[in-house]
Order: sequence, then structure tokens, then C-alpha cells
Amino acid sequence: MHYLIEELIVIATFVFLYQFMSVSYPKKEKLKSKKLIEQLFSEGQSVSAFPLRLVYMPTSFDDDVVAKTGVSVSKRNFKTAVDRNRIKRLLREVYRLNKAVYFNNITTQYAFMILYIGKDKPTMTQVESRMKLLFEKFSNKVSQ
RNA sequence: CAAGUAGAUCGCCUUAUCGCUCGAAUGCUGAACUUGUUUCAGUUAAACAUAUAGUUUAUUUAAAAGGUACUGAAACAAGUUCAGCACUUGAGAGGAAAGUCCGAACACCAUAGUGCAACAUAGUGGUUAACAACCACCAGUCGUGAGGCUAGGAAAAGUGCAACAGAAAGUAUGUACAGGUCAAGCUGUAGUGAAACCAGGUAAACUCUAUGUGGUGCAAUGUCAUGUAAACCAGUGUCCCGAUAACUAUCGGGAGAGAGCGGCACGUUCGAUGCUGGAGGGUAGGCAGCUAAAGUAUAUUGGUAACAAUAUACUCAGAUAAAUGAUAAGGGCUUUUUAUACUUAUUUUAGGUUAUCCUGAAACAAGUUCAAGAAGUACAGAAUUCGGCUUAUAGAUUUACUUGAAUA
RNA sequence: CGGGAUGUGGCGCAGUCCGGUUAGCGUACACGGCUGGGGGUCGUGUGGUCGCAGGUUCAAAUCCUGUCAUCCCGA
Repeated sequence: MHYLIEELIVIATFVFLYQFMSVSYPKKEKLKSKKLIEQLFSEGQSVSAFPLRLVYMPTSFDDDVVAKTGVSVSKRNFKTAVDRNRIKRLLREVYRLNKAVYFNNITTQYAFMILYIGKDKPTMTQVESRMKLLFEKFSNKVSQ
């Protein structure tokens, strides 16, 4: 009985989100251009909510999407590729599930890069709470 | 049963929801190309005329209209290809994907030259596309043993090296004791040291012998798109002969500073729009290469073995700031704690008994069963592709053998 | 994909090419002297099995092989 209710709540949340915007994260929305990334790091601004850091820059591109986003984890802090992959997957997953809430009303196009600057392996819930904080900070800063 | 040796295999699973990459099918939209139909415009030869447009005649037909054929445009239809979207469906990390230590495939680079240098290998035979890998045997060495390890050619071709100790370490001479002589390190033993007189050691010292190695690597290479500067500054540097009517242009021949062939020489190629230095400009995207192969599995045959041959079946990742995942629930497996029951051995104790026997109780140890809780569930992520090697790795399964102990 | 360097007391470095039996130097630390005390200086001392494993050799920080870690460079 208890599980049933919990599952129903989860499903309901997804349905609710679905009405606003897709929760997918296809190739189009990924930041892939080497040129754009270099420009982003040299000219972009940043906000951070430890252990995350968001570098952003308003720009424009041909594809019909709100933002292009990439994630990055330093090799200095995590030696093995398995750990880095795990963290990047978590970051992508959390971005995928939460982007609709924060970026649906933005009109200008942005390039984002989310960096993980911590040194310990995080859990899903930690990443989720910190990223929500990060996006709130970002939208405050932009609206000013 | 305990301890060990050598191999072989596996290395988490299930469900639900939401995603990622690649492929396939269907539908819709768009673009390009091809074909067909319809409509419109044009067409051949000669003469004349003209800035052009054109006019006349001829050709086909009995004659006219028109058609065939060719060119261009538009519309419609069908097909193919490509792109986007929707939906359905299939597949999607390893035993080491890691380190990049060897060997190849493949691609390009004076059509790949010669000698030297450099580097690698080193018992014998075999396997292989190839190898520093693997297999078999011999030898040495370690281990009680199963087995492990070995850069295992040459010191009578030459050059070197050997601290300390010691008389003396190769051109060296003498201590003690004993022997011995006309005399003498002449002889033996002791002593030093890793090594001490018909010497030996060291080649993972130089060296010699045999064999092998051209270089660079998928950021190779090809192609499309975009973009720019054969520009600028400084320095340095070309002459001769012949032909064409000709000091200047062109052609042919000769010399030629310098540069390339990542060490040197020869050789070879370029060579005055050269060469050297300085300060700088541009691109950083797509596609191909890219995954059907020295392929995987099974069986049989040959071989001591590495391995080879044959047959059958199968098709099994292709990303590029880099896919193969996230969350929730459940289950395996391992360790451990608590509790229950049972079995075995030992000790103590009570009773019975001729008894070393039987029965009950308690303590402790080992094992098994079942239940609940806790903890753990490794190392690690394809990047052109293969063959090896090396290193990391929780745990599980299994084969053969060795040593020790006990029982029958 | 390829090339190179380093690893030696707590810290920073010599010694390695060409093997030899005391593994040094500076700094730090401890003790003592000089000073009334501090600082400074002088003297004495502690601390290493030379990243790890194996091999060659009579002998290895040094030679060879493998391996681990750190750092740098090129296309």
C-alpha cells in the first residue's frame, strides 16, 4: 500500500512536468562546438554553489533550443575515468529533470557549462539540491 | 582434513518509470535528381535584306493542319537519394576496455639506395602474418615435493677493471713454520682476500660473432566547406655557353650558394619567385577512413605441445566536451552478530551396574539446519584494428598434482 | 598517438656519467658554550637501509630489466 502511493506520486510528478516541456536531453542541446566553448570560458560569467559552478554566456545559434549545455569534471580531482563518467552522468540527469522548471521562460539563447569542482563523489540528492540552488542564483542574477 | 603447486572458467540478477547513441521499417513535410504526361515557346537548307526582327523558295504530305525528334520553361504524377519531425522496433563496454612495453595489419613519405654509426635479440628444435610472445627438450639454480626462475653465444683476437686486506692482484716478489741447497722463493703449509703461478673472474665494461631493424603514425591519409599573407621587416645570394635577327624575352646545355632525405659520409631531389632570421595572419567544422575480421562458438582429425586443417552455425558497440545511464523496489553471493534445534568429541557431576558399560544434567569446542539484524558486493570505461606481455582485481566455480596428519 | 625528466634524512638539493666499504651539503630539530636574557654565532648530536621488486657482480644509490608515482613537451 505504501509503495503504491509513493509510486503514484512519482508518476504524477512526471506527468505534471510533461505538460510543460519534455524532460529529454538530446544531442542538439549539448554544447559541442570547440569554438563556442573556448569563447565561453574566455568571455562568460559564472555563478557557483559548491561543489558546482555554472559558466554562462548569452549567444545565438541556428538550432531551435533554449540553451546548449555541457558538463565537466576535472581529471585532477578524479583520477579514474569511471568516477568522472559517473559524476557527469549524474549532472546530466539532474539537469535533464530540472531544466524545464527554470529555463522555460527564458527568451534569449544561452551557452552553459556546468563544472564539478568538489573532490568527493556525490549522491543524486546532493547534486539535485545544489543544482536547484545554482539555477535560482543564476536566474536572480540575470533578472537584475 | 590441513597446507601448497600448476592451470581453466565466471566476475551480479530481476521488475517499474524516465532518458542517451547507432541502425531498420512506416507515415508526414521539405529539397535535389531521373522518368513520363500535358501546355507554351523555338528549330532544317538556299537566296535576299538587315543594327536586329525578317521575307521568299525548297524539304515531309495527294493537300492542309499536325506529329515524330531535339532545346528551354511551367504544372501534374511516379521513382530514387538526402534532411527534419512523429511513431514502432532491434542492438549497445572489458577480462583486463588500463599501462603503451614488444610485434603486425593499414596509410602516407626522395618508387623505400649503399656504407658507417645506433638499437634490439642470443642454448637446441618447433609454432606463428609477425615478435623480445608461446610450446617441447637440454643445461644451470632454488624448493622435502608438485613445481618456480634463468639477457643460457665468445675471456686462447685485443683494450680495460678489481676498494680494503695482503709480501705480491700480472711484469710480482716474500712474512712465519717445516723441508731443502754451495747459494737462491727452490718446495710445501699457514696467513690476506671474492680471486694468489701449466692461473682465474668480469662482456647487464669496451669489444668480437651471428641474425634483424628505412621513417612517421588514423591528429596517418583522402575529400567537401570556411578562411588567409607565395604578403611584411632585416640579412644574404647567379653566372657561363649555344640557338631563335636580339645584353633584356623564350628554348636547350653546364656550373651553382643554400635547402630536403630529423646522426655522419656517399648518393639523390629541389634550386634563385632561393636561403637564413624576426615579427605575425588564417582554419580547428562535416564526410570517408570506421569496423565481416590473421572473427566468434561447437565438433572432428593431425601433432607430446604451442598450433594447424576441415565441417557446421552465427553476425556481435562505433561515440567524438565523447553514447552504453539515472531513480525506486526486490533478489542472489560473502562476512559477522543474536537466538533456536540437532549431531559429534572432551571434561565435570548424579544414578544404575560385575565392568573400561548405560542413562540424565551442566560446561566448553567444532559442524549442520533455520530465522532476524548489520556490513560488504572488487579492479575498472571502447576511441583505427588485431597477436602477445605487464599491472589492478571483492568474490565464486572447477581440473590435475604435491607434502603432512588421521581413519579403514 | 608519440617524446622526455624526476624519485636520496622533516624540507630543498649533491653524489649516479666512469660500481669500492665514512652516503654528503644547506635548512630544520635536540643539547652545550659565548650573553644578565633574547637574537645571533660557535661546537656536538639525532635522523637514511637512496620510490618498489628482481637480476648481473666479490661488491650496486650508481649497471640491467620490470613496475609504481609525479611533472613537462609535441602532432
